[in-house]
Amino acid sequence: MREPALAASAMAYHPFHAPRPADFPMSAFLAAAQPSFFPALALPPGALAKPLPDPGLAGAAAAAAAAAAAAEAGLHVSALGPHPPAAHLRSLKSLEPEDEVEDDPKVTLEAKELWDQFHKLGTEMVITKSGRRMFPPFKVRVSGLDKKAKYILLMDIVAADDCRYKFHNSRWMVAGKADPEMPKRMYIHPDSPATGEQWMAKPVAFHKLKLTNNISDKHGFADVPPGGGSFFFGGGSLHLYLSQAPGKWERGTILNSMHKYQPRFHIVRANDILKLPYSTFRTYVFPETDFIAVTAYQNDKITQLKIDNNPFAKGFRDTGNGRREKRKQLTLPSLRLYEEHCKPERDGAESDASSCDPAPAREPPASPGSAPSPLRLHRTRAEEKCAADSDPEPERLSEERAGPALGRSPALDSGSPPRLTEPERARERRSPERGKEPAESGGDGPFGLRSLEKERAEARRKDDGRKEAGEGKEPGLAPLVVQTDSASPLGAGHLPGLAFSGHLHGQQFFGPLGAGQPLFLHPGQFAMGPGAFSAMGMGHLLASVAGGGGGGGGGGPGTATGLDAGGLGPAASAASTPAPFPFHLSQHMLASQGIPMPTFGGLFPYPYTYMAAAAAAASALPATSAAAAAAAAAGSLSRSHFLGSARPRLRFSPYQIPVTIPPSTSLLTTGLAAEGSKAAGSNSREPSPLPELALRKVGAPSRGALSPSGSAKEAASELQSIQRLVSGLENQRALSPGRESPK
DNA sequence: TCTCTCACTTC
DNA sequence: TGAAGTGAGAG
Repeated sequence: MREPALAASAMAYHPFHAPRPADFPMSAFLAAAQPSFFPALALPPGALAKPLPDPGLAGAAAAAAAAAAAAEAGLHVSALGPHPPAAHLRSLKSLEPEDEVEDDPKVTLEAKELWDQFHKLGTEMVITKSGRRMFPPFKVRVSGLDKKAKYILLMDIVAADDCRYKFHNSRWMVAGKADPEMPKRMYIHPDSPATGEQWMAKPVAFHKLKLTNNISDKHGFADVPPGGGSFFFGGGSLHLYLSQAPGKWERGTILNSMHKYQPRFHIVRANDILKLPYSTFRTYVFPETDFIAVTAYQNDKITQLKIDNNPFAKGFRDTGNGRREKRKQLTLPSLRLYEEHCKPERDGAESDASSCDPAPAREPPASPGSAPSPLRLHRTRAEEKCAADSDPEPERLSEERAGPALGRSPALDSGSPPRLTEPERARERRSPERGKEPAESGGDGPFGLRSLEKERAEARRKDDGRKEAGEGKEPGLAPLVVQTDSASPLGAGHLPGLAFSGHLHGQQFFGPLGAGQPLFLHPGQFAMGPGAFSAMGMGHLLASVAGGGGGGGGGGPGTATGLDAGGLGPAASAASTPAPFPFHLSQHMLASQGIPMPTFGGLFPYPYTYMAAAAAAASALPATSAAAAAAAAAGSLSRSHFLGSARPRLRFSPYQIPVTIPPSTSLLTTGLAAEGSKAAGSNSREPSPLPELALRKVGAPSRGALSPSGSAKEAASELQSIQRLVSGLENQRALSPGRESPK
């Protein structure tokens, strides 16, 4: 092994792993933690967020060019490739995941009825600079885990399609192509890792996860409030950010306003986060949890639903004495009269209702049981629209999305929780345009009627709720439908990490190294809760880094508190630099994990930035690069592989590198083809040629896309950057006394 | 569209 | 008691 490989091997060491390997000098570690380190490898996400020219020959050519450039430059970047060298693997032996998964996890979405209600209207989630929680909260119940085994539970939110939306005429409709994706993060449940028994004991809530649109830095570094920090982990990042409130660690996932997203839940059987990259991810998607991110609510019905169900919005309820009502009373005499008329009844009806309780199910006809999931259905079409033409097509999408609800009369009307005054309020506070919304004006009757209807609806919705729960919804289990048909939105290339099966309801998707079924669902970036740190014994490292001062800054006293649960020591608290402190971990991890976010038609999330670099590096590996190039030339290996698989389970290893395919490609067919083509698949523990291929396709080509005429040059330049970085690390390592290069 | 402040709520 | 989470509404 060449020296560089050793260096890279050291880099592969996870900064949060304790104890720090002898061959990984803290100086190098700190260097890696320097904010400047990461950017050096990064490309502007926007640049990468472009469709790949062609996953086939073009990719191969670009990869070849990169390889040539690398060779010419004499760069020692092989170790930065996607596959850890054998020695490296040996050194990480202890990090290998459990061998076979003997458990059979089942995941159920909590408050499904509530989600369903929102889903029918096209759920909106407010995103703010400081971050907003999801509502309804994403909460799942897990069963079937090995009680003794430890698991890491994660969640991420990925783009559901590559469209941008607008709310027009009370409907959500496609408004064009999606903006470049924001840096993606994976949120590791703060209790991770914990035993199966612990996870199964109670619902697993991800309510701490916050949604934000706050990225002040395109590289994803500054997207944290003052005092925040990011941990780059394996090419992605272990992203944490500190809220401005000392002592509070918060996690944020960056979303684009007016874009649709799909939360995903992952179960990883691993007792250490270090094993994450080598472990099998089982991913669960609940179609009813998709939503459109907004900075301000668009759909009054959603607003009202939230107000009615979110405890924190109680002040806005009709029954409350919140400002909203008070204001109204001051400004709207007619409403005041109306409310006086309704109040007693409303009070009676709601006084006891827990705001957290699932709201009544609504509009039976729109129930998922009777029709394809709106999400699935519409997404496919929307996708077509997006791909072909971003011209909005007013009716279709929203109809599909909202089902009968928006199509004819407001769902709220016939079904349920619409509050009596909602329409009036809407008119009052919304622009004239909104007031004209057909659905609203058509559906809302006179006060009296509304009132009566509401009563009926109240009664009805209970029934419906029961029915829904008991009938078409597979009560209790497997709420998610993932299907094999290409109509599946997730399968249509938008949520590449998923495998779809007609009978696989909301069940897991394994990404497969061995099976050769890459599950491209693993974001390379993670956000973690404090608990996770402690559990993983990373506290001391954080402290070290922070204390080391170098790149560190962890954020002040708050840091300590925040990580406190995480065992962050005094050292960390001592570091009060508010600057972000990215930790660069390992290129190969990056390669494997960094790609995974869904990339629509080549819209690469941040991690791809790394990939580009890694890809170039990978090309320096003669053996693998050749194979990769060949594979790339062969074409269509794509992230849709998983789709082609009818097998209910796909073993997924984050080391798999996804490849993008033209948006128009049929996932199903591509997947099938791909499956065949990669039949020679590798074992999940071994480096597979696929990653290389992926790297080329994802990395090199994208570079090519950036600068079609100078991809080789760029690659060379990129590689030189890498070389500088690597040599920098090497130097630091060399300077570090008492450190022997592992051989 | 987005950001900020506000009054209100929960915890 | 106060931090934090809400939507409204102004700008």
